[in-house]
Amino acid sequence: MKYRRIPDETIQRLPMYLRAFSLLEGEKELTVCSRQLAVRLGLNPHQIRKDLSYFGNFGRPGVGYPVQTTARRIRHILKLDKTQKTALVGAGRLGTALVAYPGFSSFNLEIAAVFDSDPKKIGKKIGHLTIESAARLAGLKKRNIHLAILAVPADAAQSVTDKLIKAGVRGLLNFSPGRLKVPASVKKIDIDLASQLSILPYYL
Amino acid sequence: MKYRRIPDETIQRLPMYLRAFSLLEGEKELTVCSRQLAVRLGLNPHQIRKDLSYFGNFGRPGVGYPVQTTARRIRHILKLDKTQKTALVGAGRLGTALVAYPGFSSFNLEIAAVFDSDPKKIGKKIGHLTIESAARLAGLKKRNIHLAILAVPADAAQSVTDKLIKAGVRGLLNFSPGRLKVPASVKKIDIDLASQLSILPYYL
DNA sequence: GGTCGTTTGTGAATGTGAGCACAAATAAAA
DNA sequence: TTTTATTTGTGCTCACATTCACAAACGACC
Repeated sequence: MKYRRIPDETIQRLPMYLRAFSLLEGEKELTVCSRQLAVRLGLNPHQIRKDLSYFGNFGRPGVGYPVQTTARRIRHILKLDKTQKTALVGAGRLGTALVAYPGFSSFNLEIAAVFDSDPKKIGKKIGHLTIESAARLAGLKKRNIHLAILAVPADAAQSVTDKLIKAGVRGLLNFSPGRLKVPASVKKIDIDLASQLSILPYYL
Repeated sequence: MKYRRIPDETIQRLPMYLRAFSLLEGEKELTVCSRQLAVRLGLNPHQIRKDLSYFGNFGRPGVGYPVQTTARRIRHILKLDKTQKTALVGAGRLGTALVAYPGFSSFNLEIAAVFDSDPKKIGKKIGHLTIESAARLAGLKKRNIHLAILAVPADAAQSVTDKLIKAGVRGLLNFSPGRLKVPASVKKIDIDLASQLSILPYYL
């Protein structure tokens, strides 16, 4: 395989593939072919093959993809073969829900710290985590935390983001609406709940 | 303007445009040109003009876009000129957070009913809403609710979806992971929180 | 060992959205 | 009224993702 630029769209599909392969691992399947996988995921088999081929030769012609090996390789590509610690900023209702969200652990994702600026919340517990002061954000690098989830009100979003980036955070999952300025070296993913919901009526 | 197919990407940007125009309305601005707007939103001015032009001639050359009129027209396109009622299914932590989410109201979106299958939760209150039994989903059509947010565990997602569609729901915001089968007449938007977060480590 | 059916990997074709350049339209100034 | 400075709307081009088609690889069976 020669080098080709890997489309962002491919990266975005990898978690879906990983989930499917993990499931098949649990079902003790040894191999799976792109056609079966395509049916499971509601995709085109060609797309699956092309996506996986970006990362080298995963499968064997006439057989398919080895379930365990492929799962491991995708985990490695996404750097999910070791637990990834994440900081959560904003201990409001959404933040609290995210701490308890059961879906992260199967991807080896862990919310390892919670911050808030409200003095009344600091020291209180969410699950097994203690809410820390926003002043302590600067210590993230030492704690080996490079990812953060932003669940603060819109007006605080930019200033918190600046602090996070100064603290060495390089990946950001942003729930606040509006534009957030980050340097090109930081990967930012936006989830604007209100915008998403407001698209639906259009199709009515 | 002759007919052109409107890209989904354009529709997805409309809420962003609407938010900006609403803000400008509040600032008592009378007009805004695509260049200013582009700076605000971090986009290309060409893109904004092209997006808006799909829906007819919004602006005036040499002047720009009339703030109030354009805001109104985008609201009308997205059918947000009247309040859109939404049903929430799943009164867990995520569901509870969504009921309290302050971002919906500015788009005229309202969570008007909450459902759960857990008998212990039924009858309890979330905000000013009373949690209803899932058996009452069938009554959604009579209540003029055509949109739903799905915040239930993965294993319940498909069966709840089927009930919702039978009850006349035609737009779905789905927070459960994995594949959800819906007929082509139903618009579905997926928000897979774990998948989104698991993309970030790749870029580290 | 040869043949046949299956499945992968990939170059090529197709489809689609983003970016661009420019003509047409407008307002303000001369 | 004419000129100048803006700004929109849009055909065109480019870039990129998806889809296709086919050669090469593989296992199974004879």
